[in-house]
Amino acid sequence: MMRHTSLILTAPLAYPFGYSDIRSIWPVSCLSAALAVPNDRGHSASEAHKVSRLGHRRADHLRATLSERDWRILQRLGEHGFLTTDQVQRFVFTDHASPATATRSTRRTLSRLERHQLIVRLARQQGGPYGGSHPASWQLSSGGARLLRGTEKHRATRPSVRWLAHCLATAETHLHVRECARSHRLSVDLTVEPDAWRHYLGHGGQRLTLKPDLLVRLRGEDTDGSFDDWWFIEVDLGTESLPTVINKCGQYAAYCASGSWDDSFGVMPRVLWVTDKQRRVDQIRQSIARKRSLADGLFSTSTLANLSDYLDGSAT
DNA sequence: TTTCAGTAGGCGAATGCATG
DNA sequence: CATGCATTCGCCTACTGAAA
Repeated sequence: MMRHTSLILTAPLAYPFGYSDIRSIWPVSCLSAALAVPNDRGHSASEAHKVSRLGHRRADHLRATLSERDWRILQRLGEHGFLTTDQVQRFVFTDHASPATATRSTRRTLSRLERHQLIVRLARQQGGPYGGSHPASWQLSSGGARLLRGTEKHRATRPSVRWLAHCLATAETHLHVRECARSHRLSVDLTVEPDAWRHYLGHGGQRLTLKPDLLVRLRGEDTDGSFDDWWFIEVDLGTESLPTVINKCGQYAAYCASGSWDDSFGVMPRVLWVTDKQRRVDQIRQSIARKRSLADGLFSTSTLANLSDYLDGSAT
């Protein structure tokens, strides 16, 4: 019997999304400050993006000398737009003797890629309400993007607070899915937007686009046999109003009604909203329940902490 | 074959910062 | 001043590839 599940994520505006301790709550004001203050090297965030052009000769040399791990870092940054040092470590530096060693190795490698002008470090906040410094955030430089994608169409820009928070939250969710899959020994295929987007036709035949943040396929075995689950995951930081959330649910319902999912998935992926606050989970659940036009059983809502319960099928 | 430069793994200590 | 935490720095050792 095939279990049928899917997932969309929403989180309150906190940063980085899903951190396990109290420091997970990084209010927008702190993030704004981080983007405004000079970075570690005494440059402003905008100045940090002013890197000299990566010439063809040096690009060829880097292309030939970068390690497979270096490429994976660039690919992850290209995928998500922005990643914290911690997220890069959890994506790529997973085979070290200790987490501390992995952390040092991550920082050293990121610094080297920065020296090569392939990535850019965003300014970060030092100190704060709970002491300590906030993690550094990274993005591809224009040269790094050119090396990765072979295109000139990229300029490292200073992100808005909301966009940065959204990118980091999506990456955090991605990491949670992978870590959950690993701990439950599930096979996972994960697609990040815009590759996760899906086209479909509306009632009037107009061409519409469904824009989930993540598209996840999980395969494995449970007590009922093998399963092959598809999930749409949407990361929302609680900045959207509930009517906006419901409107988005309506788009998923329309996509479901269009039948466009049949060719891609064979089943309609379920949609899971995830937030890091139970209060927000309750609000979204109640709003969906009040909206009769939304298909029963299509939507689920969870905190990031409970994500594994959905992925392994113990929650619905 | 030897030397050298670059990189990485690993360890310990110091720094920067706001809070209590 | 102690605390908490991400980050930086210095040092050592080992490996690899290029150059002498």
